[in-house]
Amino acid sequence: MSDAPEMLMVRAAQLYYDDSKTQDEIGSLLGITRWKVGRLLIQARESGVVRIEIVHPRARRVGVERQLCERYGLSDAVVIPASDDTPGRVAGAAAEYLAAMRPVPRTLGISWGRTLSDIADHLSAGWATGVTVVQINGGVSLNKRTSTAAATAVTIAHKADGHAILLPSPAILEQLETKRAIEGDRTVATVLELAGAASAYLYSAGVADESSVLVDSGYLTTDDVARLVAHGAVGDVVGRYIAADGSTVDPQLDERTVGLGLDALRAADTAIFVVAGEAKHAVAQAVVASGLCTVVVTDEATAEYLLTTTAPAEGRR
Amino acid sequence: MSDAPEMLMVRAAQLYYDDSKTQDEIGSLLGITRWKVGRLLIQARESGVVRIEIVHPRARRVGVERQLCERYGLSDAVVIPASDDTPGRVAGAAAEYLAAMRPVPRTLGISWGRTLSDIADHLSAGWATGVTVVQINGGVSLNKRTSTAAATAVTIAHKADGHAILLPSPAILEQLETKRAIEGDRTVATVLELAGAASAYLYSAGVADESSVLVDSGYLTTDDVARLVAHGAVGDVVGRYIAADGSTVDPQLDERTVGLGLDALRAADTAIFVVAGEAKHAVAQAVVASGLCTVVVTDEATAEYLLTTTAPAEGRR
DNA sequence: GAGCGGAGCGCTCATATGAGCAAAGGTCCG
DNA sequence: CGGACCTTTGCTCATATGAGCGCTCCGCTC
Repeated sequence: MSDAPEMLMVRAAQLYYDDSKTQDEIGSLLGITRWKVGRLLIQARESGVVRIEIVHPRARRVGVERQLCERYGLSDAVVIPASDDTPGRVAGAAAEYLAAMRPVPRTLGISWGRTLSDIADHLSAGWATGVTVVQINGGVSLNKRTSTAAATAVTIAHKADGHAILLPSPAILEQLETKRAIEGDRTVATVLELAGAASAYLYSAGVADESSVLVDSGYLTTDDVARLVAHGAVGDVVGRYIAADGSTVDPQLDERTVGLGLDALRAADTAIFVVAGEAKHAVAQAVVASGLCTVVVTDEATAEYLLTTTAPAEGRR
Repeated sequence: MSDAPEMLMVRAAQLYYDDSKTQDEIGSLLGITRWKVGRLLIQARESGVVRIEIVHPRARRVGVERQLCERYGLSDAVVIPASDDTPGRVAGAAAEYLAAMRPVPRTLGISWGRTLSDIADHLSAGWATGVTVVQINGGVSLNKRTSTAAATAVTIAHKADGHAILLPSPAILEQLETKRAIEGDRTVATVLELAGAASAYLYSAGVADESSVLVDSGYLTTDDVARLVAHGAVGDVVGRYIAADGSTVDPQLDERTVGLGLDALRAADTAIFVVAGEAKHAVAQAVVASGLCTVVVTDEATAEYLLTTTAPAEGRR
């Protein structure tokens, strides 16, 4: 079997990483110089023949995390390396972050969606005690997704020996008058008041496309979303569509939307934003750049996007 | 989130391997000395948090290969690193070894079994031209396995634009007279003569337990095998049971066995022995230590066993 | 409370490796 | 066939890292 250059590289890598020989020793064994051995090893690493990975359930990119905080004025950032199950890892990290928070948030305002459901699943029973979980965006209907929304709040609350307060309202009303009437109802008003006074918030964002849970739930049509995108929408936060600079895209739609306002999120002491996946890069950037969160829990690719994008960022300062 | 010692190790590993920072730089960032960083990295590698693997379809452990040759007087050794499909990799390596042999063996004697079937599958069409493939151990019957045996020889031959010569005989006869009569038959005698004159041999070994293809094929019962084990059998080579020192365990059984004799293997210029898996460690050792092969193609764990076992080895000298 | 043993630490000095440069070799084009 | 350009190589010197040692700290036992 002839010694192809590629096999030379493989052998050098085996002697170095498996047998712990020095580059000098390898050079003698293979009949080449130690400088060529060094180059072969670099080539092996760069080509993927040698794979070095850090495998740990809770690995975080500390340097990237600090850069994110500095760039966007965040109080904390958690970045999860890419893996076979990045969304699961990000949800797990968010669950752990929540469990480790001190002081424990007495009232936790949460949104609903797939990411929040994942976080609820990853939370350990007894992550805290006596936490009241409040829904901060509407969405109660007979749709399967919204029963998941209720389950998310209930699960998080139960695992903290607390209770859940659901927002018994549609996410978006067709008539402004109807929305005002619902907000005026004492039951709904009380929940909104609690939502506004939460100690901390935990939420994700939706993509401005047909996969949106607002479309799925029947509140918007795909035409509605296309129109919003045409007006510059990059995604929604607690049911409210925002542009790349964090501003509200359609004030009329926003006014008919029930739930916590974006200004309340901006004013919060602790707003934990959980986001992962390439589809959400644009909305992730819009959220962190416009001061809608104080903490971001994300994946490595999103973090990289946030650090390299040229869009100017005000963030929290 | 508190900095557990374990997370410190993970962070150090990320900065070193992912971000390519020096141990000095990492020490400054984490508030520890560069010596402690070094220890954390060693700990990370040893504990498996950092995983360095050489992934390449044809990676071979060159050092281990040389040690095997020196220890057992082999002319060549091919060692395949552990992977998710070690048996497949070993079979692939054996196929490549065969294809690369120079001069091309005009007559190739082969045994039959799962390993040989795998090798036949891995061989590329056109690996050689004009090769006659001869079966060196009996086993033609209506049993499904023996039709696989024929297919193995035919496949290898067809892929070399050659033809197969099957050994039209049971592997083991119940009566010595019957065995002699079959060997006297011109058809069988001619095949045995060709088998004895082959340029090279390719074979594997069977484990001395109920998984043996000889039991599967009905030649032996599990009681027979248990008795052979009691007499010191570690496995079979071309249907012949051997002890740890390579000697024949039951001369009477051996005499009733049709096919190439072990002495012919010992005398061969090229005898390629393909073996993988922990179950075959004992028989692998018996084969290489008693000069039954000139080349071994095996997996890393078996190679390690062969190098570390304390059993004395004569091998080929 | 004291003493002993083991583990972990920081350090010095030696070794291993990398960066950058100059030279050599190879390929392509006129 | 020769020149120009690009790639690869070996080397020097600087930097990074490891080995081994002495010291300190911690935990356990008497």
